[in-house]
Amino acid sequence: MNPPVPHTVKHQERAPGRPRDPAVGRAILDAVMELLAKQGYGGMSIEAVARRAGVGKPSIYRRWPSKPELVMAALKQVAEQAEMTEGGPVRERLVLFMESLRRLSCAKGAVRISSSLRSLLAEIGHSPQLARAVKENLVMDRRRKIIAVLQEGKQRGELRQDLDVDLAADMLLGPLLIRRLITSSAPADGNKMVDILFDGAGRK
Amino acid sequence: MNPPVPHTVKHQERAPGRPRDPAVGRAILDAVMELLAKQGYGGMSIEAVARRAGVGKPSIYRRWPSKPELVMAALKQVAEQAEMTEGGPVRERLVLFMESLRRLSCAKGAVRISSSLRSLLAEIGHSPQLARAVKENLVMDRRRKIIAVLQEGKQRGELRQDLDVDLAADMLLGPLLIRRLITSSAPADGNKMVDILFDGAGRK
Amino acid sequence: MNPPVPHTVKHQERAPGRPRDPAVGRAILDAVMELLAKQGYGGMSIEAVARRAGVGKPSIYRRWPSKPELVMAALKQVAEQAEMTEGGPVRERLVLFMESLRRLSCAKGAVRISSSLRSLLAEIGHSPQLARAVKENLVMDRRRKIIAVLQEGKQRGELRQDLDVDLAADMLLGPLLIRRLITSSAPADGNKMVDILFDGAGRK
Amino acid sequence: MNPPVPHTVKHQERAPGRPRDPAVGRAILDAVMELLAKQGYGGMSIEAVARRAGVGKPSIYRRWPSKPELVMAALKQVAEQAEMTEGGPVRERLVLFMESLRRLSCAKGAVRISSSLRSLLAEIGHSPQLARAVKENLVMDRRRKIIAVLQEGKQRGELRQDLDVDLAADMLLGPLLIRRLITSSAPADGNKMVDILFDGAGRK
DNA sequence: AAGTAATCGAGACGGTACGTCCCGTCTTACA
DNA sequence: TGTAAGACGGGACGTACCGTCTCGATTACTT
Repeated sequence: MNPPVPHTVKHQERAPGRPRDPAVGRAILDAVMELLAKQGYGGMSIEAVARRAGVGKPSIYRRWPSKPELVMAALKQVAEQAEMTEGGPVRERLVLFMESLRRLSCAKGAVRISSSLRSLLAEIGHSPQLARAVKENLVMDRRRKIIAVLQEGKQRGELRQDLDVDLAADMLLGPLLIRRLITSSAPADGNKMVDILFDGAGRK
Repeated sequence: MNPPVPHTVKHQERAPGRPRDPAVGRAILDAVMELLAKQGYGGMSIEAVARRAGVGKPSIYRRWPSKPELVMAALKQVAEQAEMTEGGPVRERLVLFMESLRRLSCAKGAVRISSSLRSLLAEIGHSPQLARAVKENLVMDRRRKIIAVLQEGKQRGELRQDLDVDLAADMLLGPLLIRRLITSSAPADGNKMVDILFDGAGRK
Repeated sequence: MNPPVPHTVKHQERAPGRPRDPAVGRAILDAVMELLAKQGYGGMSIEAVARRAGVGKPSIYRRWPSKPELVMAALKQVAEQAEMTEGGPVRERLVLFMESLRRLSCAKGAVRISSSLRSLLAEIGHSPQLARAVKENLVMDRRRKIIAVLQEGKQRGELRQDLDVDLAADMLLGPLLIRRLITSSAPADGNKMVDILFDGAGRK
Repeated sequence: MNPPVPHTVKHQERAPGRPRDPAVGRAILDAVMELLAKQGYGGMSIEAVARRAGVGKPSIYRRWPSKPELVMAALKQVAEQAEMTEGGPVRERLVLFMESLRRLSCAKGAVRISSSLRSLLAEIGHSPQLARAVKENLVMDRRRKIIAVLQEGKQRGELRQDLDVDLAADMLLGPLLIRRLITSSAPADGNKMVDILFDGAGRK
């Protein structure tokens, strides 16, 4: 899915023939990002990408088998990564993590990216690889990080032993995704979410 | 968006000329559901709908302005409605509600419907009406019901007075939607979610 | 092959739906002739025809199934027809006929038409219909006219009874076609050809 | 146009560097003949030639500048040559010559060759060299031989002094070419043609 | 023996055109 | 007026080749 690892299974050891020009792959992804920002996923045609990148259509298809994969690759370049801090109480680390996710949701190109993500989501039925990639990018990576720290919390006794960490992670990520992808409302406050998760909403 | 209330502003009071054949509208929506189930949203073309419904394309466009609206209308027919029970402790009512949502996620055509929903999601950038409709159908209606019961809980003293009910509602709906639309995993357990929400995950 | 008799076998009795716009067919054929004259057969793309005619590509393919058939149809519009005069001695009538053919070979657009004919010739291996049409247009029609008058000559005793009229016709048409299609030299003199045909080249 | 005299003006006197592998040129021409026979001129792509010959495309373009030239070169290998006999009456020598031409038209690969010739004919507008080569191969060589013997006939008094030998030659070759390239009918009978040419078709 | 230079197969490159599909609009004849 | 049918201009699709270029490797002549 990345230009260095094209969908054709060649270029593994020492490829014969003219090697692919890395500048071409870069130009394509740049063009994708520009057009995505300007016209959105649906309005972005492969032909327009080729035109703007100053590239032939086959040079695109040589690298990525379909429009969704191409867009996925472009979006990976601007992947919104958040890192979990190390050490310290689990509760504080979770707050920091959720807040950094919130900041990413508010960043400059975030609206366009959200739109593209929704479009990619629509295509996951057509390709298991794409489904996996989107899931990973949107949920799984962050989920894993949250789960890891929750497990740690359980071991340290900061959390209930019977806690379903998968579910807890989804309860933190869910509001963020709902608001970003569906309701387009302000991202959820990390502090409040972690409060609810830890202390519960019930009367004390 | 419904056939009885077409997007063309005619037929409102006393329409002159030949009235619309209600069978046509029905045939169209039936065809949409069949094709949606067979080829998914992306693979469903308006031409194919017309063909299968034995109908002219203009008869479709006369009723719905675009493909997403058409699909939206078809999906409304099979809208997945869950009702909040009345009376009794808030906690129990929430569990019942979440569990009935879970059952809907598992129903027969649910996978196809999920696929269509993802596709509709992709189009919400193009039309505010569609955006509103999708939001309403997917989130807002359920959200309102949850919020209402949470407010009731606050008044009755079953919940903390400082609880952000919007956020709490999203923490219940989020996992359901994530798993349905993105990760395609088993829907979240309503009981456990409500437990976490009420009692918190922190050490007691 | 003509626009009124399109390759799709519809429009036979009373076609339902919107009838084809005859202006579209005309615009297409006009564009074909212009482009044929400007860039030749090989340089004429269907896309360019559509562009110049102000027409969509499907409107072309709706009418003619392939480029050769399209060009054939356009050339038929400017078919180079020569009529055999009636009455009078066979010899004189043949001279008149051959001379009128010669004049056609010299006419204004003849060079371009020759070039197109050569290109069509190249395609006759792909389509029996095209082969028939080209043969008819280039040879058979004229051949029939010549043969008819030669037969008449035999009956009247102006020609030898054992004359192979097919062969004689080809000996008259052959030089014309060779010079037009292959050597691009001045067309053969009808008078001289008929002289040789009637009197022979042998010493008297 | 032959591999030994490539279109690139190198290799003329003393070439440095690696000399061209003659086996490559041969493999290319063989592949051309096979593909020509299998798919015809139009269906034969340079890429396919390279593939089948186990050769890189540049190795083809290094030797021949274009597809028509390449095909021309391949066809020259199987050039259909007919020799004029020497001595004896002009009439008999012509008959022999025409009959040997007829036999060539009926030979095994003749149909395929005819198809290729038609395709080459289509390209002569693009290249004067090709035009010359095709004319030479198809008409001029034979024409010269016929004209020479006709001139001899005139000198010896076997033919009329005012005979237009060019025209007479074309009247002999024309039927052959018409039938081969256009009507795909049985080749003309040399005997009969020479009879008509010498004795005329008129009543004796 | 080392250097030089044109060859080789392979395949990427920017392009062009293909023929198909669908879009959303329009124009018919009929009901 | 609504209807089924279908033509319309338009545009993108993914594929096939075009003729050129750029690789690393090979192969011969020239020093």
